[in-house]
Amino acid sequence: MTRKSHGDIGNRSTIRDVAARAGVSASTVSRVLAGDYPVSTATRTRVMRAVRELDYVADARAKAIAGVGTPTLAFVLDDITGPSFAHMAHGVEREATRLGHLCLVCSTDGDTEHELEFIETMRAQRAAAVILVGGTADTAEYRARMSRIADSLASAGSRLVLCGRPPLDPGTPVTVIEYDNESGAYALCAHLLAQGHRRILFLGGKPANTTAQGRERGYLAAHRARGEEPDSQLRLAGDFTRDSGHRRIRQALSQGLEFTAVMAATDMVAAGALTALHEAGLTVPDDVSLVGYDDIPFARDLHPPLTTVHVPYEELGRLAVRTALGRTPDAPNEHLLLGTHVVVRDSVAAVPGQLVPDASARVSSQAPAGGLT
Amino acid sequence: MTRKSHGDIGNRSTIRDVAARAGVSASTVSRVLAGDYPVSTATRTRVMRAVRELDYVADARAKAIAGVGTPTLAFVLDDITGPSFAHMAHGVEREATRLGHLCLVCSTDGDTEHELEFIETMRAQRAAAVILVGGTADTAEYRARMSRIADSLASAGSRLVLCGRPPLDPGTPVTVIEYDNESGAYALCAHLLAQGHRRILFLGGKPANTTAQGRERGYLAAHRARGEEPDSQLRLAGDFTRDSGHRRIRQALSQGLEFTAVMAATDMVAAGALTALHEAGLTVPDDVSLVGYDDIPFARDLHPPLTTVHVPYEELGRLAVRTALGRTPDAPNEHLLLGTHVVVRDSVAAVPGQLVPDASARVSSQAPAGGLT
DNA sequence: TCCAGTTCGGGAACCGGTTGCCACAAGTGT
DNA sequence: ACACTTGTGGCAACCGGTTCCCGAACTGGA
Repeated sequence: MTRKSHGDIGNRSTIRDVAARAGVSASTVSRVLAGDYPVSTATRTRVMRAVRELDYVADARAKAIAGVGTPTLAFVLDDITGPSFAHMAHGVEREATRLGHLCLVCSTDGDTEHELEFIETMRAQRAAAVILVGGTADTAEYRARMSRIADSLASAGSRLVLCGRPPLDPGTPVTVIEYDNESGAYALCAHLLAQGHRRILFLGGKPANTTAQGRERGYLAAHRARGEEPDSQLRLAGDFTRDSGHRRIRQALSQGLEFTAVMAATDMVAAGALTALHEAGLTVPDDVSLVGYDDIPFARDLHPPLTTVHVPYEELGRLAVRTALGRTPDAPNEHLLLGTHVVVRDSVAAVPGQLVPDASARVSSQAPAGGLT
Repeated sequence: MTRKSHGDIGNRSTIRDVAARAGVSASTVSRVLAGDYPVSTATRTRVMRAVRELDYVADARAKAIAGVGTPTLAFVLDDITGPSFAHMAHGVEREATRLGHLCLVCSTDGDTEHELEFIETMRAQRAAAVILVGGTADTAEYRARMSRIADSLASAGSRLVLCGRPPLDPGTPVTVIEYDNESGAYALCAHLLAQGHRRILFLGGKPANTTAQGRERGYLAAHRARGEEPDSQLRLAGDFTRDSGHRRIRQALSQGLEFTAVMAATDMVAAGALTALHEAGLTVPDDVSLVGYDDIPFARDLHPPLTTVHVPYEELGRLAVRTALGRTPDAPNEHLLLGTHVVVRDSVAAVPGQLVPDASARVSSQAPAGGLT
């Protein structure tokens, strides 16, 4: 069965096919398509017709190898399913295409091996920049590995961008864009403390995860700023998923752990926690207060609407590609720190039966002393 | 200026650089790296050392052009920010890398022009398959355009996959994977009707969007199966966002529109609607019942947990790449239809002050007569 | 010692484009 | 009629790899 009068199936046409059909040389076809070189109208017409008839599109890889391709940019995240990073992916993607770049997205599911592999692939693809987002275990091995990657990317004319990850040793060719986990958590926890809460359950992330660590540091610092030390039993590690939040609250409740407020490291975690609280017959915020982190769109649809910390993820994504792509080769390494702010909704109340010490507590995102640079 | 001194920034090394450093020819380096050809141990060692010292990685584009590259696969969606498609992206991504493919993700923000442009780019990249997901306006022009794309993709040995989009004319080389919008909506709406609801507000999508249309058809069919015709004022068009759901409910309420249940075309819309209902002092499900569609993870954290239709998005994504990549060139066109099912939670109650006609109403995902093929 | 068989490695063509350089034709001024 | 532009398009080198083909060196057996 003939599929189509011209062109066997699976046989893409090359520039030489077009040239032959138009009765010119490949150079001429290339020049017509590029549009920069003087070509007579008659020739141009013939070439264009051949292009149309063959449905020809120049091979992007071949162009790239010849040095005239569309530059590419890679974006690596843990899990594209999480709303916050999805927003960031969106920002990255939009800005990349605005700047005429192709954008490759890869989610690693938290698998370091996979991450490494993908970065190597991107280096092979000669990506203009590789953007890594999300916390990781900040081990010595991690730093060594990242430094190596940064170096080899740089020596290939590319650029490593770390988003929401700890910076590497100064001098390493890397762009770092952080959002302030510690200050946000500090402000949020201070808000809780100002409402009289003293036993605040902290639903953290994986112990080694830097994002989780930053938020936990804020939680701790806010307590210590008031001269208090939180019960270490109140800090529960886990995943950044709703199920994890749900599970941890159920366990805490069944173990008889006492707390008047819950501070979840993530809105997703908070969502699961909220449901577990409800299921236990507790009402928020009357019985227990609850706060999250990230300010995903959904946060305001929880019942009650969730008090949380707003992180400008989409802007973060845009910024990442802008600074990575817009830099001059010998510019100093950028290190940006984006501010966050608490958005107060209805999931926090004063602890029952206790006077609120400071009813007009200021809510801000000031870093505690010794904050990040 | 000399071309390179192996340490200059921005000068990636080529296979010839490695060859020179190892004192062999480029062919040998290629063979060592490929690992398929017999090479003496001494030579291999020297080559590997040179590779390491130069931190060399073969250019993937050059390999691709020579016919030994990593195949690529493209995934195009409306908005990566929406939870359901994000899950699908996840499925696509996982399956693609499992099958050794690179995966390009692009979100078009609903811009047809952008979509077209991206598909063309993918054709230039010689992507093995292009997966389009999400509803669109099903116009004659759309079909013509898609058919053309399908043809030119096919003639280049690639494959167009439509996910959750209407099929094209038979004979067009395209793989279609649909999930059953109509049946799901039918079952969901039947569930509502069985609870005695007669005025069900339908929060749809953009009028031309096929996903929205499918769900609306289910809504209509369920009514008609009981010999009823829903008030057309109860069908409100809009976006698939929480804000749109919120806005529409607020307006409906302020206009004094009467309804005992809300059927949102999307869980996101339902979330916004729920909040608007709450804000108006209405409680769900006592005052008004509410259902969504998609079963995003968040749905069970709404208050009350949302009754909705489960769509296996991640599975859908995996399936899409599996069938697209696993097909033999001359196989007939696949057209899969994935089933959905209602998941009953607590957001639906019998209409107040009315006897429930059929308390043991079966909840299933049977298609209405004349359903999809 | 000579020859066949292996093992190993280089030269060159090729993948599908781009582009510098040059040749040829037509047009122009004197 | 001649030299000089100017417009046009082809040849060939190049981008960075892979691989076919062939020859050199080394091996072992007779």
